[in-house]
Amino acid sequence: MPPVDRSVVADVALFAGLGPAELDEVLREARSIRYPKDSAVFHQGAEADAFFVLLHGHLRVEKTTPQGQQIVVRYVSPGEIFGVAQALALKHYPATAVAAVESIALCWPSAAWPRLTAKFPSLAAKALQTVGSRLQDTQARVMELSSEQVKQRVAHALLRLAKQAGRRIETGVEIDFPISRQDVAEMTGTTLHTVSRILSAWEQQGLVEGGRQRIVLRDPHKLFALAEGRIPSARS
Amino acid sequence: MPPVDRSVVADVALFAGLGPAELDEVLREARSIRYPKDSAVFHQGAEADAFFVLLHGHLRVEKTTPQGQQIVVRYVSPGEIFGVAQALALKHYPATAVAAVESIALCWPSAAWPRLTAKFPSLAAKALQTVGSRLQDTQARVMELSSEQVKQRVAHALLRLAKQAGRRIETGVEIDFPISRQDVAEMTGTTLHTVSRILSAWEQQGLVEGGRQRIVLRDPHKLFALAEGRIPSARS
DNA sequence: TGCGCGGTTTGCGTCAGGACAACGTTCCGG
DNA sequence: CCGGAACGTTGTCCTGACGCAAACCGCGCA
Repeated sequence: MPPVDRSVVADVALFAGLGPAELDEVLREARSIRYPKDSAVFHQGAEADAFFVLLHGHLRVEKTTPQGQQIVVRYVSPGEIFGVAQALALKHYPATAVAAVESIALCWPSAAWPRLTAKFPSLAAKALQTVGSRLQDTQARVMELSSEQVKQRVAHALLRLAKQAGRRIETGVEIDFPISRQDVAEMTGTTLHTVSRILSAWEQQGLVEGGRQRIVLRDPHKLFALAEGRIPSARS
Repeated sequence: MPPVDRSVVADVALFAGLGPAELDEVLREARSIRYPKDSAVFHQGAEADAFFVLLHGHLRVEKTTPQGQQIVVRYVSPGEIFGVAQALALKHYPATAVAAVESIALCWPSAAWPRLTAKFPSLAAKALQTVGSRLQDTQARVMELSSEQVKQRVAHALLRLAKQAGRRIETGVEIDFPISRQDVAEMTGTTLHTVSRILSAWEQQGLVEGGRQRIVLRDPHKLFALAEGRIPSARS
């Protein structure tokens, strides 16, 4: 009675090196859980009693500053491992994960981590790579925040979103989950007002196409040029 | 003929779980190298052919943006492992490490990493924790850059420096290596002009004490209050 | 059908902090 | 001992982006 079938994790990079029997063994300890839109998978500060792999949907990971400011740390896409706090020797989750759309995740108790990594060292190596690439992303973001104008940062954010959760449609690339201007603002360290202004301007130029919690990139190439700082910030 | 003696790594957390014989085995593959002030340990973009543990001194890790802007990513203190690019599946170093003062580091060829982690799993676990805490730090910095004023960011930066490389002297806590206003600017995402102004103001209030490539915190407690955003940014 | 709420747009005033520039100071090498 | 370079200070100006506030829009719901 394996509660989780192998087929659902066929494309999860974390398990790439494992054979069918090993995979079953790992999955035997997991539970599959469904998270309705806007429900939290875990909360910042809560005890880190589990880690997860996202099967379906999209999560928004956010942190709140001591002063109450919210920041969107990143979005989680299917196939990713997340909530690995205890592997980093953290007792509590450092951030909150919220389902941006109805989502499904596999869930292991934290206690399983030491046992699984001991038995399957490739898991530890893969986790190290995942955390490493997350560190790369975060450092890239520090560099953006330190050296770029708001417009460039917004452009970068949109491109990144499109890359990891873009869906091709006739008129361009659509972000595959509901995302508000507020969310974009929290990703780029600015205010929703400024984001709204920028997107309105771009919409008039035909660069993007907006809507309620919806963003479509009509001209990613030009957007990229903007992000790179070429195009001196389209006057008037 | 072990080129490196056990005693020099007595306080390196990475090797905490290893016995004397195991330690010798690990150290047998290492070389100890001396880096004069201002020399580079490795360069951003260079092939990641080695990883390191700092024994003595301080390193400045910096990244250069495509547009040529430099950012100080962090400072490395004795006992830390660094340059673990290949463990994160990176072919090239993502940043440059420069000796802020004359420094000494242990150096292993990258090829040794898979072998050592296979034999001593605690190394992989420790590395995961190290990278994890680095990720925490970087995300904290993103939050600062996103939500705080320049003054608060500078205060935070000074406190962090003092914490990891502070030396108690009569008048307060001194940063233990030469650091210019430019460096502080590159840590906080601002310009050396602004940093200079801020530090001058603080010096007049007796909060800090400056000098050429030198910073002393005279009142860390008040500085902390400033960093937290209490004290509404000392008018006039 | 009308109401209300969450999300969005936009105008306007303000100001923190960046750009530019000139000058002072300390340190080092010849 | 002198000259220059690197580092730091300070003044002035200017603008990008934030704060506030008001209006708007579309969607879901009663």
